Amino acid sequence: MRVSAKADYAVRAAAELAAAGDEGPVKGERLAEAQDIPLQFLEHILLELKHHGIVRARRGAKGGYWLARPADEVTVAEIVRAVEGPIAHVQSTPPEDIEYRGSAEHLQAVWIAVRASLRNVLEEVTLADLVSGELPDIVGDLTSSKDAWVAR
Amino acid sequence: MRVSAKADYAVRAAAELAAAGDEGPVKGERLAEAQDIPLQFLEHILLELKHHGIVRARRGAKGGYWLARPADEVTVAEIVRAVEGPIAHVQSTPPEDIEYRGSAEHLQAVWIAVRASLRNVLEEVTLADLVSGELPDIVGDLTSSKDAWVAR
DNA sequence: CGCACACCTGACCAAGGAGGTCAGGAAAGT
DNA sequence: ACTTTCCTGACCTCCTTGGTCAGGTGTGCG
Repeated sequence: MRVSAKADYAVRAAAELAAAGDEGPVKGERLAEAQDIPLQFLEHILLELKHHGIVRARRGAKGGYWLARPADEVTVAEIVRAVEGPIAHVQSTPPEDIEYRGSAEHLQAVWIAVRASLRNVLEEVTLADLVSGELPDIVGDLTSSKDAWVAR
Repeated sequence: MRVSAKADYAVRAAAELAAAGDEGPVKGERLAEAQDIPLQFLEHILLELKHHGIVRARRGAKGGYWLARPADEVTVAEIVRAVEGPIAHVQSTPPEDIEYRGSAEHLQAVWIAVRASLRNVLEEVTLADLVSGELPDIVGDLTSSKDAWVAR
């Protein structure tokens, strides 16, 4: 139930690309500096994003990375899945495939609900939302309580 | 963003204890068989739950495990935290402690929302809910859509 | 008392993931 | 040609996951 450095890095780099808009390819080095991410590690991450069709790239002078689609069509969920794999798997298998016995029978519904609630957030937020700061209502609702901002 | 086998096992074993109610201590072996969990691994898990004050135990003949508190006062969130640590940490640090720069500034709110949405599910569901099958409304809402039950 | 029973605890282990680094290859521009 | 920048695979260390093993320790019973 944690977010890896890789996923965090990936979203931050993608946000930086979204902010760059159509000012042409952005170099990996600039992304790395802007978001304070180790360059070589970032290059691996960007490659994965490219393989998943989220990002495009060109080599050589004047080369760099850019978003394959408009920023308002790329969700955070997509990026997380690209680098971390499926969201909210249990024991590395999707919750709908697990058979629970006896008193734990209804646990499946709980894990399904967990996954759905994650999707409700991650699939609603786009890169355009992130850079503009105008986050979807659901994020506003969830973060408005003081309680949401304290550890437990 | 995944649920470990340990957390899954822990909740299942705890549900079994909740179902046993006050019929006296339940042996580890019975829990292991009922939920198909490797016994020695389960014992380590139960020990952790004991250290977190969720479960009590007695040794010897007539020994076994039981819940330290009524089943309707133990949440799934508590159990998950006991065996997996804090929920929804990013890079092993709580989201409220991370400082995001530049275009990623609003990412913090997203991770906070992620954590809050997880809490909304996991802190609402108690062991009593789990064994009775009468899950809180939020779980019903989240699982009612066909969409929630398919992979993506 | 003595003994069986069941939990308690730490050590260990293999495989894989996390979070990188390193070295070189291959396209693109000038 | 030559530089630039991405592309790729190999490698590395440390930690976690998902267990197993061996023995220690408290409990109740005959």
